[in-house]
Amino acid sequence: MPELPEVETVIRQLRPQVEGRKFWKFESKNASTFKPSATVLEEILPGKRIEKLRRHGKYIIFELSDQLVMVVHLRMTGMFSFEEDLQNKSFLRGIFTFTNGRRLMFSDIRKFGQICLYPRSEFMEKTNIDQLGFDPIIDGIECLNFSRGILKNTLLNQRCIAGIGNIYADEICFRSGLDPRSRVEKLDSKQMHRLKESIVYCLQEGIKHNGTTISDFRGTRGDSGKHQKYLQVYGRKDDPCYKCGSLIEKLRVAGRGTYICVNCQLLLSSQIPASNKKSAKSN
DNA sequence: AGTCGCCTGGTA
DNA sequence: TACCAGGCGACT
Repeated sequence: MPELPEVETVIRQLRPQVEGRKFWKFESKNASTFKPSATVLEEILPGKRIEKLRRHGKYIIFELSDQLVMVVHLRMTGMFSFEEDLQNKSFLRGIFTFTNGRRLMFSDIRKFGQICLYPRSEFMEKTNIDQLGFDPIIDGIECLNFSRGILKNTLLNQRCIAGIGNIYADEICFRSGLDPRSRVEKLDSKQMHRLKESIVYCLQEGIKHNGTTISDFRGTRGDSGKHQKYLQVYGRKDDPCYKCGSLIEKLRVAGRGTYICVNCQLLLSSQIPASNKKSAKSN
């Protein structure tokens, strides 16, 4: 569920509540959520202070005292909320109690979410954060120029750019005027520029609206995002394109449900035989 | 690059 | 009942 804008929303809501706070106690309600183990978190966390909360792509990074780092990935349905705002206790997977008595709850319907605690020297490799590409909002976009292959795969590839997921990938393609099945190596410099602009724009719009709530995403106070109201293509199968009026289609690209306006989005496909193709049609 | 598995719930 | 879902890693 959560992509970069949703994770950024969570961070912004969480930061003033947790930075500088000290853990009093941690309780696991689902062992598989925690690495290296729930027991390690229960034994190590008490007494540790949260010095800084930050993000890389879809990962939430708690920098703790004593050279420790706690890394959280929400995956599809992971969610933080404070005790007083927790709607449904059925999917509670962990409880973080601070020395001031407040309790931060981690819920996760599907149990894909991961919370890891490691020494600073190990957390990058243990959580695969060392393999992530640049975060397009924090670091800018560095690695698209030399990419090859299907556009949507590239956008979803966290090692290329960290933070884009299925919703924003489709929105970015629409804004770029590019069919997600296009080959990245076929983009000319103008199209590449437009694509980069769209990545930053779409993600920033998502952040501005506190994320997209299709069904599950909630902020730390149980609040829905607003960006679903601004989506141009995602989830709009058979609805008219806001630009041209033709109906939005749903396809499967990169193994994911994919929404496009075939009229507005240009397909830059690979030319099958290079031999008898005289016309170097760039479109 | 595509498919499966991890889980659970919502919807057709 | 079957299929789908904001993710991602392992495998083919």
